[in-house]
Amino acid sequence: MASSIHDLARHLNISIGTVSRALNGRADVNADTRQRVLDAAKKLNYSPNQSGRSLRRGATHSVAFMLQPHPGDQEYGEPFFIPFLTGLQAKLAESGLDLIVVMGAPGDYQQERLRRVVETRRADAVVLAWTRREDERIDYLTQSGFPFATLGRSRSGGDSYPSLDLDFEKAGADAVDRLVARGHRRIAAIRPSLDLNFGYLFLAGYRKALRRHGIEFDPELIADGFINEAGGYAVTPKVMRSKDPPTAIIFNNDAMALGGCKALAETGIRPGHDVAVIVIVDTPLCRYFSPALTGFRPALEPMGERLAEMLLASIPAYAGAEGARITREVWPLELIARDSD
Amino acid sequence: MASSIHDLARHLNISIGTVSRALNGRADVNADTRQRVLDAAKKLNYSPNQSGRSLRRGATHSVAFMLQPHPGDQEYGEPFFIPFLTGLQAKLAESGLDLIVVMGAPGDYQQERLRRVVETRRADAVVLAWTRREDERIDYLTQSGFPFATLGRSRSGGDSYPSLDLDFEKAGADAVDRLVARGHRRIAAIRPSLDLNFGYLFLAGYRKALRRHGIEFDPELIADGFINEAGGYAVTPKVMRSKDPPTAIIFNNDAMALGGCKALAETGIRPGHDVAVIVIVDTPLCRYFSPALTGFRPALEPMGERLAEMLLASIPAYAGAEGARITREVWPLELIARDSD
DNA sequence: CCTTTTTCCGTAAACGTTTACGAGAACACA
DNA sequence: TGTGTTCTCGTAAACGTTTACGGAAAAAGG
Repeated sequence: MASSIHDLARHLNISIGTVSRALNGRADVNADTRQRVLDAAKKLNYSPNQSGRSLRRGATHSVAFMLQPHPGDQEYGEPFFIPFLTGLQAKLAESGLDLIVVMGAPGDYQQERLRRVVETRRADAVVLAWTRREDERIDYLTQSGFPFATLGRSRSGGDSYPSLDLDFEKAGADAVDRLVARGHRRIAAIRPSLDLNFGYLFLAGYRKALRRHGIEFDPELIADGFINEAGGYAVTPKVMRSKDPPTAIIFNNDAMALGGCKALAETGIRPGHDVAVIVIVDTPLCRYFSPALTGFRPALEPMGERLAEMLLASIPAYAGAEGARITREVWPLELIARDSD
Repeated sequence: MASSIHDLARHLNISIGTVSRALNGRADVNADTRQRVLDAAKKLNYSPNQSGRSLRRGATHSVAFMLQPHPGDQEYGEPFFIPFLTGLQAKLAESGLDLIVVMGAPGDYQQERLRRVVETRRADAVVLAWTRREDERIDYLTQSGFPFATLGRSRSGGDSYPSLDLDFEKAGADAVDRLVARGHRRIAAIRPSLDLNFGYLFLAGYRKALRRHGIEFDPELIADGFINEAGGYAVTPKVMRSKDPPTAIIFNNDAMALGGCKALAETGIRPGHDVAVIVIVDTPLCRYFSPALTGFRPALEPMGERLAEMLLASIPAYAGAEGARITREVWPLELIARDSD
């Protein structure tokens, strides 16, 4: 079915070596024969067998992104990553690299699957997301010397890998600042229940800002839940049951906010009127919700592009003349004021 | 770095052939040596090189899912697929197959990328989604004899491939029936602007039901937009500007409905009160929106599992004793009544 | 016309597997 | 002892590439 380099060679009556050189744009092949090879390749619909090429070159020319749904996320997944992946793939494609997304089962953090990708050399590098504060995946990768980059920070692995993150700490603080400026002093925070680093950073910023404003931290105003509508719905009533209920709530993401607002509405509390609402990771959903939710919007596609650049720059084989360099960036999160606070 | 089968052989002082046979569970190897090989493999942390294995076996043991954002979908993507992919990957894993997701740029329907996957033998089969009524990807695949299955139907390719789809036609009709029973006669329909087959099927059911109820079809009540919040927001005012405005709107999916409701609210029309709203493809978002949206909920994860089964059953190498069979299924879409109609 | 350089191409090895084939050893059976 | 069978294993080819090496032919230089 698929034509090989041998077919081409036979068809043109030249050796496979020459065909390969012509195809790969090497200098030591006559301009005329090169053209004939190229024509024949098009005519016979030839494209190189990926396995053969990878085997010989010792590289797969692809990058793997490890994707897994969260626990508690049986129904619908996280749309967050699609634009990120779009940017990532676009930039990788410029260097001739393919992006493959490796799926896992919900909730498993893919240590096993990651091993398989690395050990069977399915990809030349991997990109990790949902970084945890201490992340065994990162430990494994640094220790095995496999190239990788992360969307999100972690304390694991030191400075040995490129990472790109959003400034959740500042966003948490900014949200508090804004709410305090509008007269709130009882401010709740709803976080993901997992040990995800951005949940930690967000809370750190939140606490720091509270302290700055001389407001005492109240554990009753903090709640953790699944990162989806159901999580927000389940957990929001908890903070409202405080002896001194909050007048404002900061949600870690849009889906949790949606569920939380539903829970509020069901007890007759109007989000945006009776209780102010701010969302840390904003999506179009926030914009079209009623009331439109104030939030911090990340530039996901540019982030994908940038992380691709950073990853490539960290790999000697792809880094340019100035050699491999590891960079870590934290991007600002800009507040977009709407109607909910 | 990575140990090869040669390392194992050298370490054990036996031939690579024996090592391979031991690892692959062939009969003609002494139980004792097999155990020694297995132990050594674990100790040296051996796992077979994927490229070498694929090259020799002529199979990659992986299935590719082609994913691309829609045009107009710059910001956030379609969460629809995550649970589907979860089911797909789980079932494939049972047969030792990996699922890889191949990303494309927004809007391109991946004809080129699909070619690459097929021609470079990156996967043994592919799964397509967002099938169009006439789909050149399907033409290409059937013609090239490459194994594939589709989520969604198409008129292309005949009965040569397994497909799994939802009964959008019935859902469209059911939605109309329900609205007519509640006294509506001016019913609008908002569809995706692309030539996606489910948009067509939905409208076919809609028109059939209208006819059954003796209601004349009015093109002014039909509008097409991007499959996201912005699309619904942009396009809903159009149908409302009809001389005889609709008293009910059927949206093709949740994101469009969200945008549409926003547009309604901005002109003082309360969705669920002044205008009834039904969503064809329901998500948790519908459940947590206010008002909670009536809609039809698909069982995405089971669909993923089932399509994996169907795909494998259609490939001789994976089909069981009874041989390869091609099946096509259309699953019912069950209406879940909530507060919006 | 001879030497040197350049241009172009063929040969063959290598990447890491799997597997068809055959052969030696052990064993059974007569 | 001779023959056949069964276990086990080594040998080597093959999958489709890329590339180091060398050599023939052509061109350049004298």
